[in-house]
Amino acid sequence: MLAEPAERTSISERIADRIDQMPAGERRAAQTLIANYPLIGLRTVAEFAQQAGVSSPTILRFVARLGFQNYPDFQAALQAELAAQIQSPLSRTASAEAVAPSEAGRIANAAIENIRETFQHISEKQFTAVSAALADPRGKIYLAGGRFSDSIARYLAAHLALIRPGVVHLTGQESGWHDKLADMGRRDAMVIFDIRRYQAGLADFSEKAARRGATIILLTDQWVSPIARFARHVIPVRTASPSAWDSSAALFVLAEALIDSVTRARADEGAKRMRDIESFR
Amino acid sequence: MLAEPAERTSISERIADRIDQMPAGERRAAQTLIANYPLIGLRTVAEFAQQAGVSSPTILRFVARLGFQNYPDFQAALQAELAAQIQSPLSRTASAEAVAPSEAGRIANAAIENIRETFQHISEKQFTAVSAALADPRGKIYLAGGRFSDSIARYLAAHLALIRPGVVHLTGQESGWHDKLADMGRRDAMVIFDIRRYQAGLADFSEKAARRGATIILLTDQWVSPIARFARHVIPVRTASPSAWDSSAALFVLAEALIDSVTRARADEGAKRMRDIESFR
DNA sequence: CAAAATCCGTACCATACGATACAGAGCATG
DNA sequence: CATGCTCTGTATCGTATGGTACGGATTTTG
Repeated sequence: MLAEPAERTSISERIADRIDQMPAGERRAAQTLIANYPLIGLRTVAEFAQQAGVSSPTILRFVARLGFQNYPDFQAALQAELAAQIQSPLSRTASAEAVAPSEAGRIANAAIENIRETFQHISEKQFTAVSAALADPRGKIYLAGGRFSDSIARYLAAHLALIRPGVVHLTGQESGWHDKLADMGRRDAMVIFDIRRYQAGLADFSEKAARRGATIILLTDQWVSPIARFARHVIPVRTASPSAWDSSAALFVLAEALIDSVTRARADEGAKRMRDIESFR
Repeated sequence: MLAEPAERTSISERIADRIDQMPAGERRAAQTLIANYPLIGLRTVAEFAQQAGVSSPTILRFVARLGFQNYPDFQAALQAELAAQIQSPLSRTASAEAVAPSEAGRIANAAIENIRETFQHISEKQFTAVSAALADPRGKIYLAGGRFSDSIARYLAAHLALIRPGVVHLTGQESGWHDKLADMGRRDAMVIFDIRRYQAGLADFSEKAARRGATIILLTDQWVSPIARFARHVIPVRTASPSAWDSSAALFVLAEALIDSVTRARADEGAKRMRDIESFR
């Protein structure tokens, strides 16, 4: 993690605030900094001074007036701003073609398109309803997935288990799952990851869970698994990819979005629980 | 002829060109610079060295190998690149805001940015080298990951197992992993997913696997797991997210890109193998 | 217009920083 | 297993850099 800037306002704002009350020499320093923002501030005091046409001490008095203890502190603050700016969407290339068209880049661009497309069409109500269901600590949460998507179910389960009690990931052989059916009831939720080719066993199990009264939450692809028939909530994601395999990237990000949402919903209880769990390690 | 001009190519390209021929320590420096490009290079040698986990002279040798006379020259070149990047019209125009700013959309946008950023900095050579190692059917492939990233390891393993023989996912308790060490040899590859907080057990196991002669492939975050010390290949990904949790979306897409690449490399044998497997179901 | 206050640059100092010599560790090679 | 080579860290040095005291220049004010 980067260090936090000392103050909440950006340096350029701070300059704008005080530039009127500055003496002439320091004002020249301020103007040249703004004109070459922020890189001139990362160079040495002498270079900055020469560029501004003033002497080194004037530069140092200038940064002192801005509230910095010394010149390195000032530079560190500038770098922190730069880091934030570079990482923000503002600075990166604007076109949709985000990544160079290398071999790997094609896959990345497809994933980006899938994520974009998926989240543009996600129903906010649907999403918050699912999040609320997952955040409700009264019932249990069961998770299961297909041959590949089960990994994402596991990823979601690993996080949920830290946030709340009663998280069960049904892994391995389907034969063992049926034992859990007896425990399921109206208060419980069952999260199914199912993208094509849909596995018959998953559908069977989902139907039985639905009959037990569990709330079925289905995360599936744009073709929509037949399990939707039994599901209370269905969220489809896009999986198109220029590859022999479909891409589950959007599904993965959806899982992360749910994790974030549930974490916020259970901010207080969840934080305490995570502290407890950490203390046991 | 004087020394090479070295002006035209960007520094990141120059690194990608020569990273293969670098010794371990300098490669580590190169990786951390790419992962935190370019700001870590603007800090002092000592800070750069500490971040990379090497000593100051190694950093200086690294920049010397890139063709710079001294460290300030190197920093000046980085700043010149940054200046060009910041002032270019690209950076001012807001990138197509991918998704509406809903609650879930914030997570999606962060994931997109991470993927974009990650794949822009991935070295093509490094990527193809990893892909080749994973496609080589003579050795075995072992995969392992941390508490959360292990799900992605599993995802990769599930696909690789369809494409080629000899894929082993080390899951569950670490205690059981050590039994596999006896089987590891020079021909084998070990894929480690390790994002912070780095688990000590993973590092221990990786070191032992490296001593057995296995090729360590490390997929880690931008802070670079200490396992990089033992790794033959290191690919860092971005994990920044406006959430209580880091995002592994870029790591996931990287896994998918590798799956695609290995699939292409083994197009004929892999297709036959998949037909066989399907016929058994 | 004189006196005072403020501002600014020259000269100098302390130190943090980059650079280098050297020896030990690690690794490949025969 | 021995030998040579490459790589890497420790210790040290010279210097460039940030910092400061002080006197002259400039502006302000009565």
